Amino acid sequence: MASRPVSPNRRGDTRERILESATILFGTRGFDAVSLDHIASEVGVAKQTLLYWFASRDELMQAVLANMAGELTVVVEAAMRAAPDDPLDRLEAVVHAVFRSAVRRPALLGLLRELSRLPDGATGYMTDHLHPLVDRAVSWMQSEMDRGRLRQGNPAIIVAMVYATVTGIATEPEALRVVGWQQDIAGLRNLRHEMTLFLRAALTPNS
Amino acid sequence: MASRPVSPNRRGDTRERILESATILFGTRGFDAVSLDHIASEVGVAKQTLLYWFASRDELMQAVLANMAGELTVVVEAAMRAAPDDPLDRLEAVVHAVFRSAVRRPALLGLLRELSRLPDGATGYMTDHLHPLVDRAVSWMQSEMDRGRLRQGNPAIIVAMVYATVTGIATEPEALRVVGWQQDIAGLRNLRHEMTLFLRAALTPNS
DNA sequence: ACGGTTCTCTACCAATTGGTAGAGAAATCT
DNA sequence: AGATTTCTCTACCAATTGGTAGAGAACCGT
Repeated sequence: MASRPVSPNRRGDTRERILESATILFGTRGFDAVSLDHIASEVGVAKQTLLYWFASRDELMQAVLANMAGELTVVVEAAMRAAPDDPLDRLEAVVHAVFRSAVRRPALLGLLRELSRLPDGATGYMTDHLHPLVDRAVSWMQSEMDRGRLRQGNPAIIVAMVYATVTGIATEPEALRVVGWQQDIAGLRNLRHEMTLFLRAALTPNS
Repeated sequence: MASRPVSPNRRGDTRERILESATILFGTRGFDAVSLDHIASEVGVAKQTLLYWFASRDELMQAVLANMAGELTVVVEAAMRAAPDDPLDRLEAVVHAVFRSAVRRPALLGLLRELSRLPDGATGYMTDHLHPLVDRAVSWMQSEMDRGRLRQGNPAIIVAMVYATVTGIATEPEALRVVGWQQDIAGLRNLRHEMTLFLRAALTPNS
């Protein structure tokens, strides 16, 4: 009746706006905590518009995950390409890139952590999607260990541990607040600095 | 009508059974994913029995969290008391204890991670509950750094990072499966071993 | 001008949610 | 034995969930 916002599809970006809001909400509050109505009201659109663009809630989740995997892959690969040859420097560069990206967009790593809550099917899809990236990381680490430029160990588990450290720190501000950390610019720089030293110490060759 | 299981309160442990199931379900699937009906059917009891023992869902969540904080405190303090004096050995002992406890009861650390998803009020309560433990860990680490028996750094952030590493590894089997890790007894021992070496390397004094 | 496609809407639906009301067994107290 | 308290139940409720049906704007090529 009369007042409607000029045009229903002003820029044709409805789908992307939905995807963006869904990424943020799913990533920060978890899949189960966010309803379609919730996302719809965030985007400023009716729930049925969501269901027009994504046939079901499940499909929306898949799209959000695929999107996240894509973004993350781009970030990591760009950092890898630009990084120096020394493995510790290179690792630092990648961690910095991921960390920066996580600060700017907390939902990214939050989504990754949501994977463990998903039914097995969806998990399989995602792990397939991220497998190439992970495999390359593991075999790179293996070869650097062989050359004596990283501490010896099980490269697969060490990759997982570096991931756990970075993701845990980036997605659990609560844990940091409990130890009295301040979330300001200085605090962030300090955090990044400590994380770098921590990982370097953990991975520097023994002798 | 006739068949009822003999007595409604056979051992008076209904409350504890509810608490136990709720801990497992909340901890492994997340607070938002688990309904009262769900828990009730797991316990084998009517939903209203839950609401008799715990006035509301919220109260049940609080009880589960308090319970978890208690268990965790016991585990950590027992390990601390029994541990040797050398800080790296001591840290290893605590990490082992927590890790063992997490393997036996995956919900424990899962609940801890759920904190970041809770409304601020509940978080405050829990962080208060865990604060003494954390404060002691931080000041212990500080004093060991001062004595030159641990790598120098910001003790608060380093405590958070150790926590993130252990918790991340313990609560995200997905991440490990992606890197090809096998979840069997040998795999677990291997994982614990690598984690020990990783943390030792990260915290050993520089020179 | 117009018929079709694209896009968003209002109006519903059955199922599930946390929670209330109150009945009725079993155990305990007197 | 009878009364009371403790404990669990069935039956319901309003609100919210993911999803369907279908109407109607705006744009498109002709």
